[in-house]
Amino acid sequence: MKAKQSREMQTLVNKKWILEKAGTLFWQKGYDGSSMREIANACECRPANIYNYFKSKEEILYEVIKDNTEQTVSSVEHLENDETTDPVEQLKSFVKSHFEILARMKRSSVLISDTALKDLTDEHRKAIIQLRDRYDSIMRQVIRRGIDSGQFAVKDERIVGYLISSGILRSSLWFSTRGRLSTDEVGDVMFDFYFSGINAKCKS
Amino acid sequence: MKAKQSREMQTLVNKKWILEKAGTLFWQKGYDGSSMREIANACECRPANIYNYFKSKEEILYEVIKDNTEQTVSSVEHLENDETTDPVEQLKSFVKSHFEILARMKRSSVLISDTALKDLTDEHRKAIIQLRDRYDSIMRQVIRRGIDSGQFAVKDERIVGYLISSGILRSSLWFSTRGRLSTDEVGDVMFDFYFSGINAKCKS
DNA sequence: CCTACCGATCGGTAGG
DNA sequence: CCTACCGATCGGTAGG
Repeated sequence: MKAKQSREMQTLVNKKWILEKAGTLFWQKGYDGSSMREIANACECRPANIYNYFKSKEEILYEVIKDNTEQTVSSVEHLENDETTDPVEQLKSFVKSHFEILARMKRSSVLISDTALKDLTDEHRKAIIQLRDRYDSIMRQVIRRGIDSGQFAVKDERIVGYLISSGILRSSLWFSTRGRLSTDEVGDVMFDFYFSGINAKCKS
Repeated sequence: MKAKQSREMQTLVNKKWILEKAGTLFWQKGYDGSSMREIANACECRPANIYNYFKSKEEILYEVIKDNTEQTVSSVEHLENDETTDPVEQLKSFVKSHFEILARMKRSSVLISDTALKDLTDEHRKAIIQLRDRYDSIMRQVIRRGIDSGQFAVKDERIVGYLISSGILRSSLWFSTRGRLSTDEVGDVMFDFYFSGINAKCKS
């Protein structure tokens, strides 16, 4: 009984280990550019061993992207049905939460979630797109609440939503935790810029 | 004499043709995911023919990315040394010019310029990064002029520059010329949002 | 967790 | 001596 639990635990640990190493490799060399031999080397094992934990290379990619996207969604899902908090605070929370989780993931598998969607099976790709739709929906809910309260004014909610999430996401290309500004400071700059962009007081 | 000119002309036409087809393929399947056989198929020729125009697959990628980046830079370089035009108009011109050229390139080789930098030789990668630095520099000049004139107020020029260019660039993932809004209308929404974001009048 | 392989396909080049 | 292109194949490596 205990031995069985311990074995299952070890399996999970090994899976995590492989996903982390593979994610870094995918980020550095792309999905097609990373071979199972390279992943095995990074994991300090043989290629064949990987197949004890994953059915295919595609499944590893799926788990990497899914984990990544789920973390992103869960960083903002506390806003999903929040109809009481001030919409300005909600926007601040949204921007800073997503950016913070992104900064924590760092140097690994962030933009892979964009560019390697094409390498997923139809089923897996649909599952990821569903997660993203939920993220986009929460974003638009926050904007909608600010419009309803008269605090936000936008020409097009959908486009503004895309512009905000694009800026946050692509920060993984230029932001470093060892840079000039802290994660919190950069998050503040982002929020300030984006809030001004939709502040109803600026539109009259 | 005339025959030689015609031959050189044909070479240029064929190179353009290959670059266009390869660019589309790279966008759809990635660089590593596209084989020379597939590129040849798309070009309606044999793989070996491609080598009459390009030394290697990497050189094709380089030309695709270079062409793409050069188009982007030239869409905004009229602002490089413009110290007379109103900075607000300069921002509008920057945002709309870049977005328009992006919308015209469409469904081909736009985000490849990001993700396939790793597949270039060191020399080629440096050349592309130099072009990008020039784009970023022009962006910051425009912001700087607005700050000097008192029309813009930003917490951090560099970050705001990245946020703006990120939103424009990633539009290639969601914008379609056959969508709800025209290229010009979407460009206006973008400019309105970004100008409000840095409008000095909103910051007091 | 390993060695030993498979069918196929990779980027690139041979002679004619 | 050039180009554009053929069928076949080079040395290596892919996922499994």
